[in-house]
Amino acid sequence: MLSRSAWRSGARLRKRRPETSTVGPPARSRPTLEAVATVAGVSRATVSRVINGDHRVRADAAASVRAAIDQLGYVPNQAARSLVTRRTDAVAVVVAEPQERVFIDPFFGTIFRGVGKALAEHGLQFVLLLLEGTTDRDSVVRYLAGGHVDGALIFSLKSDDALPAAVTGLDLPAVFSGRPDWPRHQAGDDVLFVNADNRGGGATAARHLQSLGRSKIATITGPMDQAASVDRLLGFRDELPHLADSLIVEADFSRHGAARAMHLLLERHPDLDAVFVASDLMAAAALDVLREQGRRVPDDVAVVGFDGIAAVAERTSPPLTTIHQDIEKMGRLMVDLLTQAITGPGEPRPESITIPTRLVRRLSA
Amino acid sequence: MLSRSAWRSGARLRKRRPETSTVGPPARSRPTLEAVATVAGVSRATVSRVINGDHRVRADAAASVRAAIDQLGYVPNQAARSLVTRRTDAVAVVVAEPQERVFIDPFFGTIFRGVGKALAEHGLQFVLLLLEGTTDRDSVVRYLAGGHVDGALIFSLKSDDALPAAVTGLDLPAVFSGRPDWPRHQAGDDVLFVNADNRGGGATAARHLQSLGRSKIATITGPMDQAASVDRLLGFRDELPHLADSLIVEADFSRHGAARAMHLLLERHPDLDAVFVASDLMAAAALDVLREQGRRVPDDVAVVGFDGIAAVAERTSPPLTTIHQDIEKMGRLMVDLLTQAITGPGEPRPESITIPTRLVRRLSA
DNA sequence: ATGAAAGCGCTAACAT
DNA sequence: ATGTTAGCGCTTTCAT
Repeated sequence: MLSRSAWRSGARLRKRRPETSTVGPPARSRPTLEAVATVAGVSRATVSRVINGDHRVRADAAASVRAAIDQLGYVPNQAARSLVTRRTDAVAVVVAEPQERVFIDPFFGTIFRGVGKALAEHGLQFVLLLLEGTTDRDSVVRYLAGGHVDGALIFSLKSDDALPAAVTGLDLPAVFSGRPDWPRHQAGDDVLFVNADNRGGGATAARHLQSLGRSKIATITGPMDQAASVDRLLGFRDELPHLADSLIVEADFSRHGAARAMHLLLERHPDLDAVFVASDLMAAAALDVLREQGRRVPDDVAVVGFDGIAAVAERTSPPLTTIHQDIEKMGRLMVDLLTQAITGPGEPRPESITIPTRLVRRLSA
Repeated sequence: MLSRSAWRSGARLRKRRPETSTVGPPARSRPTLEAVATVAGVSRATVSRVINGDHRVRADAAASVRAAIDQLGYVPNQAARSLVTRRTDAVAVVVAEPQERVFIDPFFGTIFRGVGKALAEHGLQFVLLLLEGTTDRDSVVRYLAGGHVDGALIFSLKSDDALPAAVTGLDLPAVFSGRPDWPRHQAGDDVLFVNADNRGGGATAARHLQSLGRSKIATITGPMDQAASVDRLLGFRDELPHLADSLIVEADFSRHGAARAMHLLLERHPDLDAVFVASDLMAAAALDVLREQGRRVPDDVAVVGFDGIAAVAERTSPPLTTIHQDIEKMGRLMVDLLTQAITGPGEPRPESITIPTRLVRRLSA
């Protein structure tokens, strides 16, 4: 829900330019369509046609319009345009995660590359909205509702986040990263998402470790308030139904948290011979701890990660065996879904997508 | 220069909603001011006043307006508003760097935290624009020129980037990160920037290493097409005027590049006893190489980094002695400058800022 | 304190 | 092929 006073967007910053300019360059206000039309000796409509690629314009008229545009340095006013077209050609990418994670976990860098490329292909501007505190949610919802963008891609992993519900109530095309599991979500809700087969991936990890003959298998999970973490653990347990609770330690997708979890596991079970870690970044940290504690990988302890980001998995020592999901592709798919949703009713409604995961074997397991 | 056809922003995505709704929820178009006014039984002007915090409205009128707003779920259309106010209450943060760097080097995460907080305090929306290839420059310039934002913060470290010149030609308030050194820049240009005293920091590093009694001092620099890298080296040489070229290796601010540079230095000068590395991230990589090559730090080789990001410098082994710049503060200062510039002519013109750097001693030197 | 009315700069019928 | 015209949703004089 939008807090009422939130509209007053704080200090009004720009003072109106005094008509009688004081000092400095006389605030040449940007040229308008009208100005271009006058210079080119045609009507506004013709200029508009040239700008928007309407071919029903005589070549010489078009040429003089273009000349006028260049001469004046004219750039269309987007506010005016989108007021009538109801389109902005921009898409918001909303990330409701602490900045620490966004700028450190390569997951985001990778998926944004996919998103960015796909958006560019569609001629859409990539607008990234970062949320710092809880306060920001209002301001972002206002931004989205205010018509700045044609649609939104939402990255909000915590189940109890208020943002998803706020966004779905907005009548703005939106696609989520990961399966929805926030409180007010109903199975029937027509929420679009792109998900990886986290459960299947967790199961694959467990089977692989078992096939290696490991018997004391532990796992370091992500935060249990995120669907992806829950699903990975669920799949893992599908194959290891008798897994003791003491072999499961929850961490927070950070290096630091994973290191702590690894220490804890080693303390509890000095004889463990395998660990499934819910992200590559955390697996890298676990490897460091294992080495430091004198365990050889994979001889003493086999390690399987999750993500399959080459930049991370190939550079650990030993290189990391991991459950791979095509993250960049997930980004592209989110954009595909969104553009279909924007195209709107009348077209067949696009469907959410779950992409497969697969084991990529390197040396750690 | 804006390529002419660039305005045609690609596929027109949204088909106009058929007035005669087909299936699904009838595309309830967003309520307008007019609708709120009707429900509240007042005029548009009064509703507008309530929304914008104008106090010259009777309490009961204001109350019924607010009730109508809640009932209808009304949110102002920003395009319409900014068409008349000529303000958007949004600021673009433009990053002309490869995404790899943005999402890995903690410099960006840190400075964005400062920027984000300061913008929020001013009631301004943070809009991050990421540039992938060169193609994107047009699209970003169009976005900035199109009136989507009130100002821009530009992070573009490469000297030969076309973006800064394009932006300064735009009559849009802008503040740059780092001193300007792009080709068309003239000393007289009134470009606003926030810079760290990179040259002073480089000199401090050199003096510190000398004070430790080191005599074979090398350096791993950042890319020489970036002012910050050049300045750090300049300062370093100020104190070490006879530094041999073979003791200088250029890297690219990446871990990988720094590791390669460190190997190269060790090969050339197995007897080196100190290294100044132009970023903490690179210094961390250099430490790894040194350890791996059997050098003790700081006993055999002293290492000084640059940035002073605690999250990096405190977690290396040994913890990193580094030249500290208050990155988060730089972010805040950029916003301060920008808001002053947006306030516009009439006010005293703000001045660019260079913040000091200082040595923070830990164990590596 | 409130309403009427005039635009902001643009696109999209509708004429011609 | 081109011009005329009517808005898009809002803020802001100017009256009252």
